[in-house]
Amino acid sequence: MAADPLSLVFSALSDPIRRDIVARLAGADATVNELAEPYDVTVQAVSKHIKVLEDAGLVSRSKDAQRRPCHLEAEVFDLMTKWIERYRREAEERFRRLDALLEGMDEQSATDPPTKEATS
Amino acid sequence: MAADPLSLVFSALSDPIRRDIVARLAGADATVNELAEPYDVTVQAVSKHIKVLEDAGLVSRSKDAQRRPCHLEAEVFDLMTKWIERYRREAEERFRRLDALLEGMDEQSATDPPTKEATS
DNA sequence: ACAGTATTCAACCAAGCGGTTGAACACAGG
DNA sequence: CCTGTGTTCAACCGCTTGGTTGAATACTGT
Repeated sequence: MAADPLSLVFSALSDPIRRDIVARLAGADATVNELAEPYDVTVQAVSKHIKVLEDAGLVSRSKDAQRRPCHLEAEVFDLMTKWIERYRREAEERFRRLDALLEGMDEQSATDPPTKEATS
Repeated sequence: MAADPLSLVFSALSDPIRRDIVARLAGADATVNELAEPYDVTVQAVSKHIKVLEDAGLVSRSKDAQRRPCHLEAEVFDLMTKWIERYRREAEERFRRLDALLEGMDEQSATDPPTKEATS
């Protein structure tokens, strides 16, 4: 239990119903019953889905009589985008260097001999 | 089977080991054995992890003798970032409008009456 | 041809997940 | 004080998942 936040968020968004719920909450807050209406699963199942989103920090809930309106917490998105962008950038830079290396290869082939780790 | 691409990618990245593999592949291509070395699970388990990443389109593999080097395919990241950014933006715009509404409330309160669905 | 190395396949297991039904809880309003 | 509404809890079910072990496959180099 108590997996790391990143795992929780990615896992929460790996389900189509949960992604759809997030999509709809981006437009407006909604109650469990409202959220459950479009899907042909029971309201209990949707309640569980919302709990998963809540545990991941993606939604928060307030109390309004017996209703428990859901509200999207978009800040957690940053967690993901930061992770993704970090490695995307890293990979892209590696491509860039690889391209540069390949480009230099037909101009000269002995000025920079392949002695790995020359400088101690 | 054959879940939608977005679910596959989010699901693939919901595991810490798989995220770590992606992180390392962002720096350099690597073989299954190299990738498996740091973790205290069997190489078969890592092989399965890589298969999940492959099915999600996150890694591709080439053949080099008996080795099957893994290469990160960073383009799929775009799928996620586009999805995330769409709803993040939507949510942020909603906040913006809400703020504007709240700000306007102490200036006037009847120029735009709340008659929902007036046009039939 | 053979021995070693890299990887995957197959069968299995425990735990988790998405779903169900049925009961319980919480609150509002006549 | 009930009845209805909204939501959750609890137990259960079938399937998937992450892990294991053991065997099979694929290729290399001597």
